[in-house]
Amino acid sequence: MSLPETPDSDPDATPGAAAATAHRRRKAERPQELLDAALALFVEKGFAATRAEEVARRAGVSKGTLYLYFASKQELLEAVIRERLSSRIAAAADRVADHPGSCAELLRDVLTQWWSEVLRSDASGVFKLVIAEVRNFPEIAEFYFREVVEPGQRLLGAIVERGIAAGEFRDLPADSVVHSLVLPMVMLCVHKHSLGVCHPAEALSDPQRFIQQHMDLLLHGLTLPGPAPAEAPLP
Amino acid sequence: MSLPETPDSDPDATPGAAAATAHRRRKAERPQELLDAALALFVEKGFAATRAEEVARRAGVSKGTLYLYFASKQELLEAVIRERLSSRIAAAADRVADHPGSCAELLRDVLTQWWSEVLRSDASGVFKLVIAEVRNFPEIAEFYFREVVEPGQRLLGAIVERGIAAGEFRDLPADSVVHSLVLPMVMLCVHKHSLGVCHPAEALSDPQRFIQQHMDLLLHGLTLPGPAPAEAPLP
Amino acid sequence: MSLPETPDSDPDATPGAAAATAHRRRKAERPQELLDAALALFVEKGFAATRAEEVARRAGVSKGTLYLYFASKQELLEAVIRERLSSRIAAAADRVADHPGSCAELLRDVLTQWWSEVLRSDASGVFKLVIAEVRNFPEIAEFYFREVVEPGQRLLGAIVERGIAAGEFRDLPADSVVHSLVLPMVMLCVHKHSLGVCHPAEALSDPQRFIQQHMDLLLHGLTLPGPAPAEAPLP
Amino acid sequence: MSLPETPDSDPDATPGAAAATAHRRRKAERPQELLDAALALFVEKGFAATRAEEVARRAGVSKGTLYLYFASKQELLEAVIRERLSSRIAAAADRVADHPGSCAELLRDVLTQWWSEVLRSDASGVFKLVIAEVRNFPEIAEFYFREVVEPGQRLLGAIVERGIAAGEFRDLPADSVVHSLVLPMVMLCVHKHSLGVCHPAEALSDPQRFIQQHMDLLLHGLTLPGPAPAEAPLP
DNA sequence: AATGAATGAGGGTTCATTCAT
DNA sequence: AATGAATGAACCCTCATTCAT
Repeated sequence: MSLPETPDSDPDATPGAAAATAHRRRKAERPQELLDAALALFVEKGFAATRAEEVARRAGVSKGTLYLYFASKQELLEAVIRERLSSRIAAAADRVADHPGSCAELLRDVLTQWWSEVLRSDASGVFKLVIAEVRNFPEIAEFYFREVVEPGQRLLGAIVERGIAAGEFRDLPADSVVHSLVLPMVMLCVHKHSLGVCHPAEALSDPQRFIQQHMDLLLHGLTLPGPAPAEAPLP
Repeated sequence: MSLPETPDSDPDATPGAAAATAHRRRKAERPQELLDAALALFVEKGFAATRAEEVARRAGVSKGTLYLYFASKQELLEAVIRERLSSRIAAAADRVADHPGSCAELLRDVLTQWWSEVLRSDASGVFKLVIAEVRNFPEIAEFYFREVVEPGQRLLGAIVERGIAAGEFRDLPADSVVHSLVLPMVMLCVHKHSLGVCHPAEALSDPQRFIQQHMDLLLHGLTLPGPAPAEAPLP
Repeated sequence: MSLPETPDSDPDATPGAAAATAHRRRKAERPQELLDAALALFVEKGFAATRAEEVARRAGVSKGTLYLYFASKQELLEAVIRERLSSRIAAAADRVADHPGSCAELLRDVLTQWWSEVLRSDASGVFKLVIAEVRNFPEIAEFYFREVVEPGQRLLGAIVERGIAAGEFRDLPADSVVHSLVLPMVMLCVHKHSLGVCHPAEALSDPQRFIQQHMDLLLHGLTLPGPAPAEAPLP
Repeated sequence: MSLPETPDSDPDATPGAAAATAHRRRKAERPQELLDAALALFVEKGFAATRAEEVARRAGVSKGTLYLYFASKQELLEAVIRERLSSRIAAAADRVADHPGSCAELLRDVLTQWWSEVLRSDASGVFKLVIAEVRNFPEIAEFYFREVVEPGQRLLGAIVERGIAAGEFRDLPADSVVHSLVLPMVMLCVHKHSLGVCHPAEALSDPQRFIQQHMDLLLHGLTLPGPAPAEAPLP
């Protein structure tokens, strides 16, 4: 439930005091600070329109320092994407493993919680970033597919198929169902970093509410009407 | 329809003036050719990463000519977006006006046909473009909202609400329902121009099938189970 | 006999007058003007220490213009070396072909005249340039060998061997003789563009005189004392 | 006769504090190691194209340490050149002082041995370095002239003039003769560090042989044919 | 109207030098 | 004395835009 987000980095950390190992400690934190800055700017302005010096300045260092940690702007982009997506899929898998309820509940919980977390965190921007930049940097595509799309697809597809096999869900193509479930979530993330910034007054302004409604609608469409209504199991 | 021409300086003008006409027609089509070229390249590489000269070359003219028609690269971007989105919304509204069937059928037909057309056409790329560039060019946001988001929302929301009022649909918040219906369609368009190019072997490789499945799932979730099942009306 | 040197380019050619085809004519001359500027600066300061903008400014154009004609600074270097060495070897070969006198006279004339021309012209700087830069740009080595070293060696070696066969010269290894003849000439060129600039008062300050003395000394060491003294044939 | 190469290893054997001694010895040798590294790299790549950090790394120290011993990269260059040229001229003068034979023999021995040593040692690279960098660092010129060119010229010029006065040599301008003798030797050194690295298969690949042939040719050209053949004195 | 040569500000990257540790 | 993280000026190269033809 707790988001392991990077705490806000302070650009002017302890100038005079506690200077003993400050030198080393800074070095250890620099890459993450640069990645955070880069993510924010790449998501906001796009990769090409972001100047390397801006990234450095936002991370509180000078232009040259950026290049001590990343060989080029492009490598920084790749690192940014890699860093933000790797850990989260595993977290979702864990949640699925030890879940008690029905398939519908499992689906609802996983999607609601996992996506809520992503949406709250900076990682949500990665979707916009990948969408905008894959065609210019095809190496990103392969990584994103291997690390994000396929595991996610597999995880959710398995739940759907289990529900079908158990007679809980209607017999529908699992891959399409997963897309119907997930694509609006991705759009929510994308929206948060594009139109959502410019036009906050809108139906997507309360994403948590939409997630709930979306799950209700989809699970209602997915479950068999008969014996075991997923959202109100008999006592 | 004809553009005001400067007097023909061609000394050996043919009597029928077929060449002159071809020339004049070229001139009239220039802006559209430039817009087409710009759309393709902006969608592919992003606005900042596309060089003005590339656009010109793809349109078959020289760099300087581009600036005869558009004052700057940014104005070209704005024209591109405006041009591709204006007409399509009206077409959808027309279809809704004289539709015979139930609300579910109406919804299915409108969504299936309208989005299929968009997905097939170049206009699908505009979604990726808007997503990637709104934050850099906020004027785009307002236009896009006024011309695309709001009309679309109003149109579909009205159908949903009519269905609810008619007892055909469950009583759900219309705005969320519309989003559940539409956001995956938008993602389909985005996908076509980003990941879909890099990784064609995938579940979204047959978008028409997905659209069908998505509509089935959503309409099943939307309709009341009782008297009038939308997808199989009693004779 | 006449040096086909590039005339001094005027950086501000005819601003108002004769503007008809000035545009095109400039374009045709630009590459040569840039090559001249680049040669002068590369020879003076070395390749790495010369800024591309300096080259452009010396050629009377802006930084960007340089890159309209040469893809990179390195390509400019390669073009500079190629351009200055190709034609001169052929000129020497011509002179050898239709020479009337003895081998000693032939040798003296070829070396004296050819090297005097090179020494007077800007091309002399190429030797310093090649010496300083081959190890950084190995492609230069192959070109220089194929186009300069080997043809020169072959040309002069053939004369020496002819002289030996005719009983005019002592029987010495021709390659070493050629080096004894030629290496001081190369050094003369190098000197002109390195130490010679800093310390003009010196024994090499009159290179023509040195060339004469060098030829006399070497030909005296080369010729057989007996029947036909090359530099003073009997009546 | 003895090569004043990198100085000796250790005069001080100490009881007990071996590590401290090693450390101290390292410290004493640091400047020389840095000079060696700098010479090698400056000769190979040129001054401007050599990074200070490369020099440090090749000497086995860190970037900062270099600046403990040399105030700037340029001062390092000057030290490199100074250090390699000072001692050798004196060695040649010694050899001349106590030489028994004729002037021709003296000339041959001095040139052959001195230049062979230089050519074998790292010092040979200094010629290339001076040639390439004097114009950027004019202070080098004065030093090089005072310490290398003039002493060498004086030394050899004196021998030649002595030979002329003794009736052993023809009456030629001594400065030109010295140049004819010496310039090819300089070129040999230069060649070793420029083209010779790229194209080893060549007539200069056996420099010792060339030196012999060059001396034979030049001394033959220099000596009077008559009473006292220099290279085969009668018993 | 169309061209394309020319410009020069701008951005990615390098590297000599400094300084806190 | 030694390190190596950090800096920022400098340089190569690009590209939106202009303008003479």
